[in-house]
Amino acid sequence: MTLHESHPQEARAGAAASGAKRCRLSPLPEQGSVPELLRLMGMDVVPTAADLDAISASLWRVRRHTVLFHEGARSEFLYVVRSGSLKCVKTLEDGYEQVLGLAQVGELLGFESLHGGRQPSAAVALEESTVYALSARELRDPQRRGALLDAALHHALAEKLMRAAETAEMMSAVASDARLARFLLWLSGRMAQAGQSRRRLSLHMGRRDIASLLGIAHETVSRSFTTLSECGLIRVDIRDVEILDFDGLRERARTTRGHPAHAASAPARTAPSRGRAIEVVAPSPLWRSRPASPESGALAVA
Amino acid sequence: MTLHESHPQEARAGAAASGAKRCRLSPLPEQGSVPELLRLMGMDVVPTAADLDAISASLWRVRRHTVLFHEGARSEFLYVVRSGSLKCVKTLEDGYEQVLGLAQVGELLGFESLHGGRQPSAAVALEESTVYALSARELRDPQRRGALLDAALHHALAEKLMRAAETAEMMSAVASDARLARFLLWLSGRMAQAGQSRRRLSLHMGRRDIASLLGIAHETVSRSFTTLSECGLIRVDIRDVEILDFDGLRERARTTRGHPAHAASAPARTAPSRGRAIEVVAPSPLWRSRPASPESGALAVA
DNA sequence: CGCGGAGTTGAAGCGTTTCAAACGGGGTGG
DNA sequence: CCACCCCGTTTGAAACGCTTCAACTCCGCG
Repeated sequence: MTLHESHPQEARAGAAASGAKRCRLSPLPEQGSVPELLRLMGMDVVPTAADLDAISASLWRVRRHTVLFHEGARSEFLYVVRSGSLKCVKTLEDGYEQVLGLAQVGELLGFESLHGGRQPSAAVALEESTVYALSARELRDPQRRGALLDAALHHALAEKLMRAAETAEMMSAVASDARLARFLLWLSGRMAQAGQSRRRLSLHMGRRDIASLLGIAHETVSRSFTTLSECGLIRVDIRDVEILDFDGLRERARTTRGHPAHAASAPARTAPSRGRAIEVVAPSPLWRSRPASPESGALAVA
Repeated sequence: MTLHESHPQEARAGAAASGAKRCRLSPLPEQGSVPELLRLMGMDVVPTAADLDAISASLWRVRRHTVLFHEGARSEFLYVVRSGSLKCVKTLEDGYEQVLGLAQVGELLGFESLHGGRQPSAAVALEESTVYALSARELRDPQRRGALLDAALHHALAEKLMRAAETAEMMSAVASDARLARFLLWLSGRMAQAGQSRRRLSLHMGRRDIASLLGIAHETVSRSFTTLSECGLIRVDIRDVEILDFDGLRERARTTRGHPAHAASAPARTAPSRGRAIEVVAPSPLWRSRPASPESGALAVA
């Protein structure tokens, strides 16, 4: 408990897990399983019996609008979203809630606190969700987590880092219309990746949260919604959006803070900076820990 | 060059490394070493002989304005910044260069491509830098990387994820002055963490890059610099900045997109959303992979 | 039934963007 | 060695777009 900002009740969340009221409701359509967990994390292979034995996970249920962990907390778990979606929010000193990103099916949550650090943001469920919880203690030990879970963890971490780049790209647009368009297209892509419809989106979040995520005022979000709607690009019903014209929406999303007008006009010169061209590094090892390293040819393997 | 989707010559960067012109210049003040690598990654412990033997790394030199890897590339290396600093840039379709973040001493670079994916952004050196390069092939194998490197990797990854949250926080300010102030304070903190002066900063990047990182026009960056300078908060000499008044700068950085005026006026109510209060999850395991899991009391260990 | 929150829309103010121009430095080439 | 040019930086001025404040509707909930 305690801690910096103090969220006493949450610090005990791990211990509370022992309370274990089983299957509080909703008899799950499919029971949780380690193979499913691994598939969520991006591993296509079927685990061996040894893998199954090595990995221990529990399935938690996170109700709408409840927090999985608080900002500043030290959770003893790493979470993998199994269903639903969560938002990562950081509460700034003046009480403003900055939404840093969304965690959808298959995404990692809470890794930051595993090495002894604290959660940089809280995780709040946007809808009824379920997550797998992996014990940090076991995860920290390379022995206990098998090679398969290890690979899955790396895969999921790499994906998480890519997400950060994607959200940053959303903010690089100037116009608010473009930001919203990018957000919708991004969400659409994520839905498609999860095997759901890429046309019909359920936002599961209010205008305020979208505004925070996109870095604009919530009134502006509302206006941008109607603008895109009036252009016939989307159909909006509060928190349900249908994309009518993908190409048109992509067109709207194109605007950046670069050369304002002529978007695709000057593809001639490869790099914006021309004179002192950026060159690829010719890696020249100044030092190497092992005198004779494996043959370089092997490195070309994909 | 070319490509959007493929970077043929860069894909061979690993092979080029075998060219190995040793110590092209600058006899390094201190030779590279595995202990140093581990320290950079946040491990304080002294490695055992076994650890030293298990880990293989090479030290590369990255010249100013040269790229370590391209966007979309599949590097076979994971990099750890040893000295200097790099920027991560994503080139959008219209040629606009979006700066996603900075990688300073001790930070990880290129992890995204390890699991078989592609780099979401390119890495370009802002100054003369050196990086440790770890072979992805060896890194992927939990056996070959020892427990120590494993822990170091996790630690560094967790830090990297925290950085993403920090940069997002920089963008949450409305006013451009506030964004620049946050950027400078953030940079100052990073410098202090690296053991350097937190007062005197070398930006090593042009206004254009700063503007891209902060999401504003580069002219506005220039104006904000002079504004902060005229207020006596900083002293600016193109790319060298001296912070004169930390508290004043922090004051300037406080402005957010929240309740505009009364920043610290209403600390009464804990959470902004009140009515249907956000509650902590009472984790109720719906399923658990191992029938009888270790006692919950053990989970309380820190 | 009334309250409060969420969403929408309007109007005004202002900050940022954008277009321009000028300055200065650093590099290249004559 | 000097001139020139290119580029980064700074500053100005105008226009646009967003933020902000405000009013209003709709809806769920006590």
